[in-house]
Amino acid sequence: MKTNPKMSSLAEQVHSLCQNIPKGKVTTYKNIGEALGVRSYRAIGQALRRSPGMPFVPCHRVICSNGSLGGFKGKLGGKEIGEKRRLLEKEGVRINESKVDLPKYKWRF
DNA sequence: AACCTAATCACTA
DNA sequence: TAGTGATTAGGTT
Repeated sequence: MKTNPKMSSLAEQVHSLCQNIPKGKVTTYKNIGEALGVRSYRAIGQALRRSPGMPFVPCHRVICSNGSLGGFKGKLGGKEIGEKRRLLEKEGVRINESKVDLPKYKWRF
């Protein structure tokens, strides 16, 4: 049988991967989706938004696949997004006008 | 190049 | 059961 990578809720996998992302690197919803074998990029965001209930999930390391920050804390392009940009810059990620150097910081599994 | 639409999957109430 | 949602890709203008 095909080992269905569905051991736990998708959220659990996403959280695990998020914590697996090294500091100074970012990942995209698509990347996570492919890593988990799912094509619902939206479900990934929902998993982060519905985090287990603890800010222990660096959801700020997950961005859109086009380099945009996507969203943060459940808001798209809001004020929280500014914090996200700040956090990434602090981690060492160079951001260019609300865009991240994906080819340089995109995290590869 | 930029913008818009449609399709997709998972989770919650 | 039905609806929403941190998206993505492609086509058109």
